[in-house]
Amino acid sequence: MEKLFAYLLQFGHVNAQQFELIRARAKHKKIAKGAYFAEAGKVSAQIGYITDGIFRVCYYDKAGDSFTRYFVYENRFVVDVNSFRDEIPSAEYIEAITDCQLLVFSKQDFTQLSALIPGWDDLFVKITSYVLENKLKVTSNMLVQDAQKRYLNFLDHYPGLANRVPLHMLASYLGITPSSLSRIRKSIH
Amino acid sequence: MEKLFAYLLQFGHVNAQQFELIRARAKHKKIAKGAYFAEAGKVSAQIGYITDGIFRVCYYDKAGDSFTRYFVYENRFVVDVNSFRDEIPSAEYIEAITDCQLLVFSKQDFTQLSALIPGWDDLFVKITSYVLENKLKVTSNMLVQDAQKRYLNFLDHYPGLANRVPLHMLASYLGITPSSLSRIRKSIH
DNA sequence: AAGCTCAATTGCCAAATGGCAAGAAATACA
DNA sequence: TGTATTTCTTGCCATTTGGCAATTGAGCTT
Repeated sequence: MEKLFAYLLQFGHVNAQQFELIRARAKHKKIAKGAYFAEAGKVSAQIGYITDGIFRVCYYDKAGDSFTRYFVYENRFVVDVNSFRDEIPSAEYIEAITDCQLLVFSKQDFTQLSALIPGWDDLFVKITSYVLENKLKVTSNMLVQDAQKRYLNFLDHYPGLANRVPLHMLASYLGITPSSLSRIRKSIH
Repeated sequence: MEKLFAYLLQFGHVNAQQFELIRARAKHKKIAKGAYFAEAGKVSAQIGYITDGIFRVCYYDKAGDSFTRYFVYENRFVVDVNSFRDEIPSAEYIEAITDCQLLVFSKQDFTQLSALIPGWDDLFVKITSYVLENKLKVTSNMLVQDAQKRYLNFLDHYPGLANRVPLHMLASYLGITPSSLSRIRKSIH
């Protein structure tokens, strides 16, 4: 919970009294490895702050093969923004790739906090656009790099994460085949 | 101006009286081909709605080579969201790649509209997150496709645009070399 | 501990893409 | 209009990456 508060403070001001309003509404939730926090076609009713574990945001093609758009891990929010905000069906899956623990807020709790905490909405707008712009930047940078550079950048940008996610998921995130990633790893030692 | 109103109505409700408040603050602006609407290191003081022309959002590497992150064209907003909102230096360039015409709103005008029009901020949050999520989806899809598929998808998704932007800029957007794009075009006829 | 299942590695070869450079075409400019 | 400059095309070849399949390895279950 303290980590969540520290995270929020990076984006705006929240005082002690307001933290209590937040604390009172946060619910602990566990999601087992392989289960989903959100599913395509369903409305995301909760926003989560990850206290432990890793999720991936992914989608499936007609053949049933999955593609990883990105990973979300400890001390970050995880949510399908448009689905949660407008209560419309989500377009993607959010899958726990390890056992995960979250603090979750229901849509109702979130709306209450909007009403009770001036600047609450602004805070989330800031977080959302900052995070999205950043992801877009990272992804579009990847497009102009070869496979090895993408992997080295990933190691740099997300230290330790490469060893916590299955190779084939990381490969699909990087836009290469599992074989290629395996060879790249070998070539780096 | 009417197109701007129609665009806004896609994301929320705005009434006739409110349109007049918007109309009163919109300024016409022309930007010549090759000039910038925003530059890295400078605060973006305006948000623009493109009535004519094409921009590209791009960055430069140490060697001075430019890379196109994406194109923005008629009937869309163009802005560095984080720079405009928080009045911080922009991280990228927004370059006119044709002569362009815009309706622009200064930060001050925009803030006034926030105060005068209930839901104005919500409207822009919606537009921003919708557009960003979409761009992220398109870009991350590109990563797992080969060059030809990326180009065909581009033709599909942005009809006519391929003929209005220089080949080398489109190539850097697609993450391939100008030579490769030229060959792909040839192979398609 | 044995067997099952799925993930990861590796070899072989084909296909895709890049690098470089020369020539052609388009565009800008005087 | 002619010339200069930039962009685009193309050929040649090297490098990267993918496809497929066999093998190895790791994790689970019994």
